Amino acid sequence: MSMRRIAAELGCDPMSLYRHFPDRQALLDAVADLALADARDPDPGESWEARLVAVLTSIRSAALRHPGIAAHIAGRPPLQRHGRRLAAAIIGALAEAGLPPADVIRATQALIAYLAAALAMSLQAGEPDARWRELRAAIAALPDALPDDALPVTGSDDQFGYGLGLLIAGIRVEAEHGRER
Amino acid sequence: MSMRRIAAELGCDPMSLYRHFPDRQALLDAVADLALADARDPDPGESWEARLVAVLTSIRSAALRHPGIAAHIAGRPPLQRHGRRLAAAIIGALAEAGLPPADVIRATQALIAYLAAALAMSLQAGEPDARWRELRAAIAALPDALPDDALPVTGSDDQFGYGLGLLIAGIRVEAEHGRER
DNA sequence: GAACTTTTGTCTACGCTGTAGACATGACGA
DNA sequence: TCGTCATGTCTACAGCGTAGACAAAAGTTC
Repeated sequence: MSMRRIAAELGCDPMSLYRHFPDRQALLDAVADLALADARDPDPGESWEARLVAVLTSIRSAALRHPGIAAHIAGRPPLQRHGRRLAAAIIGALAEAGLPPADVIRATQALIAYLAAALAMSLQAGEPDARWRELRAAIAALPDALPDDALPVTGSDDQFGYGLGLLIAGIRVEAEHGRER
Repeated sequence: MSMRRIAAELGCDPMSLYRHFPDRQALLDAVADLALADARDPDPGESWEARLVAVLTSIRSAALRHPGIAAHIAGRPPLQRHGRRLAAAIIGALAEAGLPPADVIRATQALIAYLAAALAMSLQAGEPDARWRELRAAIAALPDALPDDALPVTGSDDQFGYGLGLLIAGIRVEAEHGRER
């Protein structure tokens, strides 16, 4: 993803790119936002939980559909057009869940942080989870552990969904506590 | 954090470094693990929730005490000595919480992913949360929102603790569901 | 003590990166 | 027809990770 490579692919001079974007970062931001255009807003008729799952998995699969730019998406806040649109969907769902505004922003940032990290893990090169093998071995040594093969794979859909489920369950608990007070 | 800069700081030739480490990655891995030596294991007498909070905040503050290497810590799985030690503490707490082994690894990876992302956000340069200002503005526009000043700051301890609390609440719910079944 | 091996350090060089600055070229409005 | 301006090209610079050849030192063995 260097300026020279991009220019070669486009059949133009690297310096031409600087006529249209102030620097590399801005160009990648624009491309990243284009990739996020694929991610759809959730159906407003669904529950807030379902909407959160929908929008976050939609962002994730849109990003993974463009692996070259996904790492860049993961590292930047959602400031461009589609990023803002999707962030607004998250905020709306959290507000409907009943979180107070200060917690809405905290939860939003937590969700985006988790999404970004999960995305980055999905992109790590090599065998799916070679880097986590030692961790898996530690777990397999637990009492009544499953065989190593049955353990989930880092960066998989399953793994992402599980962590997302934890966060959403936590949000539900937090919202209920808020209502009781 | 380039090889040339490190060598200059050490007063030696850049190529000398390659006598002791196969490449830059390996050198940074070693330094990163050294930084994690500061992070203490949690008190085994505490509850599993308290131990999770303790070990994760301990890792976070150890990493932030060495900002130069923190970004590298965030991007790598805990494969070295201290990383493994701390991961084992997390795994132990999750096992005690009552999660089945397959969920222990899922939850471990979710916690580490969240920690890594929160760390990366804490390191983003510039004003504390200039990059999230637009998001904050969107939240301030919600009904009965707090004033913008009262909203939490990206990358702060408070923000990290909140997301961690969500995950732990989710883990508790998940463990209880498992017990009922 | 001498010869050999292994470790450690230095130097040079390569191809890659982002990007600043000077210059050419073409289209378009007056 | 003459600016004017958007666009593109060329050259150049300082930085990067690191491969490979070589020098020096240290340790080991006879």
